[in-house]
Amino acid sequence: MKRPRGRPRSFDEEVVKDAIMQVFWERGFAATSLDDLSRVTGLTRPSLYGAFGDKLSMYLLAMDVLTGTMRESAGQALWKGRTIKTALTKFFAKVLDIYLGDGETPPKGCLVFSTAIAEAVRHPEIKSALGRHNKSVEKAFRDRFADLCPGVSRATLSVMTSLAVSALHSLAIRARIGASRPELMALARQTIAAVEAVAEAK
Amino acid sequence: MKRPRGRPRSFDEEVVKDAIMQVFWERGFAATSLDDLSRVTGLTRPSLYGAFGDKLSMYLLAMDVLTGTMRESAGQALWKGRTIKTALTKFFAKVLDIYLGDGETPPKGCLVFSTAIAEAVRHPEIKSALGRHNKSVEKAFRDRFADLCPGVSRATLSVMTSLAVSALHSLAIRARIGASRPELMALARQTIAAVEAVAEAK
DNA sequence: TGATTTATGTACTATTTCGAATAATAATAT
DNA sequence: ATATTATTATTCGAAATAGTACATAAATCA
Repeated sequence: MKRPRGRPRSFDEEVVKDAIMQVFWERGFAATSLDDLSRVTGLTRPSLYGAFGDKLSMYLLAMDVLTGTMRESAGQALWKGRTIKTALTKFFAKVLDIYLGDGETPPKGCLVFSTAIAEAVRHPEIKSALGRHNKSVEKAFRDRFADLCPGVSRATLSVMTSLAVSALHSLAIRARIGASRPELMALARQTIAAVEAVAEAK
Repeated sequence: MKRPRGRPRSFDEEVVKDAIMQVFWERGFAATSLDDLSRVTGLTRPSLYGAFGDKLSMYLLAMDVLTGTMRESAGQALWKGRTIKTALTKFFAKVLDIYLGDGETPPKGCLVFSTAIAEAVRHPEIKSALGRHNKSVEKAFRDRFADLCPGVSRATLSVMTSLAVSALHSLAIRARIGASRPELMALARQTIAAVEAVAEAK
């Protein structure tokens, strides 16, 4: 039996998830009402509640959707190329595509680092999701750098990772403030150069 | 004549401003209600409105208060010492004091970079205040680095500034996520080393 | 003292917001 | 067909929220 028991859903779960994420991404958690979510998804509030739980659950879901997208896009790009320079260049290019959006609507930065962060004090669940995501980003950089620079010391690896993560955080903030793509690309290039310098110096 | 015309205020404006800032800092703009502000300040909503305007005005005021504090504390520290290392060490120490708070309450990061950022899309005034503050931080670093490294090229100065600003952004995010003081100090040290390396390399 | 000015406190209004209750709908299972 | 299960749509109500109106209080100015 393919279909589950009762009345089938009238919507595509993935499409709705994505719509939910877009609203939260633009307005943040606190400024988004259930009516906003209802409007954008075309679902009534009871339907939303039935399918995804309360507002906090939907927000955590949105965080998951975004981190998944980041992993698939930027995370993959990090493993392209054969040098720090090419790998990070491709990585940051993907990140900027996401942080800056389509160019029509104003840039929104990162759902996680630019909006969830504001809720970290009030909502422990959001705070720990943030912590998990940040750890996973750190690990992604560290693994890739270890792969690219086999001989390098633990300490140097740590510095390289710190610089890369800091740049990512900063891009999220600057993109949402309204920094231009060239500005952000310049920051990415400078970071890449600094990471290379650290890797070579030691 | 010392006193202004009508009935004198029953509160200390600076104390109230500070209380307003504390609430916004913890909860962010959208999640803070006028009743929250009323509760914490001890003033009624009409009094708040009369003295500081509407919620958005109060938030912009809170941003001003915090940026003022940052300038006086961390901004001053940046001009202590005679080397990049000492100046930045003192600077980041002050920043961490502010971002981590008293140690009793959970760390709140930065009012500007950790909470205002979420409102940047919906509220152009907050967005532009953010932009102004960020520019001023950039200028502070650039001026100090130019002072410490007179011979250095424009491009190198730009890289040094980018690294320092990125670290500041990252500290704001990480502090609010719950990173420990030693972790954050490690990031600061690594950033300082990277800035020094850039300054010396060229 | 009386007029003016500003601050304060109570009360009110309109709107938003969240959640729950209810009934109708559309599928499967027997 | 009938029962069962899950989704959907309408509606209601209670609470929160932002802002305002108005009367009162406390100061200065003339």
